[in-house]
Amino acid sequence: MPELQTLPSSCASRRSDPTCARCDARPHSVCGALSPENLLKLDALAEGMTYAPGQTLVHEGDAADHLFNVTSGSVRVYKLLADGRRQITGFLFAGDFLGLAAGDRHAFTAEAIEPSTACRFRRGEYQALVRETPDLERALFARARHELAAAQNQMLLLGRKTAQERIASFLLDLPSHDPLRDAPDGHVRLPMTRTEIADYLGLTIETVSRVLTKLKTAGVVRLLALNELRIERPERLRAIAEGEA
Amino acid sequence: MPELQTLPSSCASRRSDPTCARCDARPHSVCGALSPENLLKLDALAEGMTYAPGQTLVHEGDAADHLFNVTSGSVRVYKLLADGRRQITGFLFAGDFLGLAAGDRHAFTAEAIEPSTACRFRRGEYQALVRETPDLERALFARARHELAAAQNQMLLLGRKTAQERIASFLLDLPSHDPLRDAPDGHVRLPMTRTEIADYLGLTIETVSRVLTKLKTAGVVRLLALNELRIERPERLRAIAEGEA
DNA sequence: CGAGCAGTTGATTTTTATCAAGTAGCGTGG
DNA sequence: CCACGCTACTTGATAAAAATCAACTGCTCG
Repeated sequence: MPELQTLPSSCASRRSDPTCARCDARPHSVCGALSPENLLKLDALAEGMTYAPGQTLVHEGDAADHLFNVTSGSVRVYKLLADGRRQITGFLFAGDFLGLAAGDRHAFTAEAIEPSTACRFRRGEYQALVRETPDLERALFARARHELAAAQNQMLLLGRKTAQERIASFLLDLPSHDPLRDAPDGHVRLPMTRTEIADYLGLTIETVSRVLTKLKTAGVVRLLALNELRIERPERLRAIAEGEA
Repeated sequence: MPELQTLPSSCASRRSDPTCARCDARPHSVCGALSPENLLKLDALAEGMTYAPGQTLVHEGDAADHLFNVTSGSVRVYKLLADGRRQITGFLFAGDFLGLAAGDRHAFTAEAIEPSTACRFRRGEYQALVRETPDLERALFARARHELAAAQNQMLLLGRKTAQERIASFLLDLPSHDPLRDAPDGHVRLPMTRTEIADYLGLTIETVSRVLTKLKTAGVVRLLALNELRIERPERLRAIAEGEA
């Protein structure tokens, strides 16, 4: 599709470039479900955005003027309590959609963890396109249902799992979300800090550190670097995650 | 609409009876968004079901052959760990839809708490109707987005709130879901047991009991009966729920 | 090279869970 | 109609898990 390459560097047009090839290959990518024709329409609405680490995509309480499709990097989505306690409700990677839960205002803050890119859409325009593109609406709905199921799993984790079980579940889940998982073996990239892992799992940074050390000592995982580890005994980790240990 | 009354006693046809008037009046009811014509189509697919307390609507792991619309009573939705630990992910009341998160198999169990009724739909038939009824699809999507936002709030609660804050949040949220809230003042009906509240909030039954006693002693709530209380100082309860105390 | 930040490790405290012993309300059957 | 027994709930004592407080390590980047 040579004509696509002349389009602005937005989401749909990147189908042929390596970064978005990954994105489109992911089962939950919204773009993946669209016909070339509808991709072009989507593309016409997209505005390519670049975010430095720590930069804000949306802020809790802001009017939900825009929706996003993350195309590279990683994003943290969180909610705060008045005194600063933070709950990270999810991490977004290439292909993930931001704004499914949105009403008139965003109920969460989203910030880039790494240098990241996203396609930004004006909400009104996007919704108009969605209305006349059943494929797109269906893809978004499917995505929402998937996220709902994931949210229920996270409730089980936060409400009933021990620290060890939470970490184990997290390490097993993460690769399935992060598209930068080229190595099909047990390699897990951790683009987020220990603090972010803690705020995602409802723990403190010290507990996360201690549990990782324990898993390392037990030979279940190997820490290759601060932000990269290898799962040495996946079956063991799976047993821990499900509370069978 | 006299002709509606001759239809089988399913969801849509109950629009004119008192129970479903309540259901339809609720902002999140799926039926509420439909035209009379589409309501009739929905009605044709619905099978009226009655459930005794403890009876199962769907079981975790079962093929998701059916979807449900609760029309009266209350339902608990939960997930289990291997050793029996339970996380209730939500309570359903009249008007609530069951099965939004469903893939091919249900990822949760749903059981009636009180005597309850629901409209049951065959999944395939329902999906076919959804596909040709954009209004219905949109209503379901809106419902899914709403549930997603609620799930994120619950993650904040489970991951970062204290026992007191969880109970306070729960007491404030509950009336907005339960349609049997005729009294507009601070009356809250608790159709679920303490154990179920505990399993919803990630606590134990003892902690739930202690916190309720403490709130009672502090004059924030008054226990009218085991399953009914009145919020005496809503502003205080709101402050506790948000961690400002 | 050194300052600063992220992470680790250790000691102690706190919160909530667990274990244990009542109490109250409710339905059943005498 | 009342007594019994069940279940749900409450309350108290103790234990455990994780949080907090504190010190230290090591890496990264000016």
